[in-house]
Amino acid sequence: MMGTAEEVCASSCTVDYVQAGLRVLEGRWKLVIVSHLFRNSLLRFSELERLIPGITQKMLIQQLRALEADGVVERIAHPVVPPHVEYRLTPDGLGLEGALIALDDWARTRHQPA
Amino acid sequence: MMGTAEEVCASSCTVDYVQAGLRVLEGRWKLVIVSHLFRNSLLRFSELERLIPGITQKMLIQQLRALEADGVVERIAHPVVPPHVEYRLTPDGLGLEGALIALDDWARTRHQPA
DNA sequence: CCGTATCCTCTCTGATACTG
DNA sequence: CAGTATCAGAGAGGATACGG
Repeated sequence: MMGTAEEVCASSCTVDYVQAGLRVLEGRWKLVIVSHLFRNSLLRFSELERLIPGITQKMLIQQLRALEADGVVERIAHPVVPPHVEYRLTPDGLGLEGALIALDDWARTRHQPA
Repeated sequence: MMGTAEEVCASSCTVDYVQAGLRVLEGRWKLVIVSHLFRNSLLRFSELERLIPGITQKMLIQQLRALEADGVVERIAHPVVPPHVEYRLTPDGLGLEGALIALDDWARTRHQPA
């Protein structure tokens, strides 16, 4: 009933799920976006744009939409003129912290074997 | 213009490091390869090829080389004819397990909110 | 057995211009 | 302000054939 692969890592960790997790954060910008939302909890489109030098509007909206579709980010549009839209992490998105810390630890320790 | 990023997630987790960690496992095959090496600890090229349906020799060697360059897997070539080459996780590669489990937990719980 | 070498396609990324 | 539309380049991924 589960996915296609019964691939398993050491203990009981399914490749399909890990791959899904990785996919959510894949690419050049998603992690940067998410990290800003971790720190600020509520950001407007233009604020994200300013906080992330080098990103284009196209890439920003594209990645935000992907994160939204994955249930990581929530889009809050206020019906005013001019438009006012805010983004924040969903509860589910906040749950990513453990995985991010684990990856951080791993990548960090290999450069500081001490 | 990828800054040296002092981007930080909730507590003290650096974007650069997390991104490095993600990059190591990125793509369609690396995770599958690593998971097989987690379970079998020592596999020949041809064994991996057989264990991973659909992968081409090019992709297999390409991903193995990338993982090797990242210090995650080790290539052991026995100087015999015909060639005999084995792959296994490095101690560093084994350290990925925590991150994989964290990602797995996250991806798994969002599909089973119960 | 363990790879290389080509060639081709498709996705990702980005620059630029425009709009409700 | 918060997006869309278009076009183009680079690279990841893959099919197939060949080589030590």
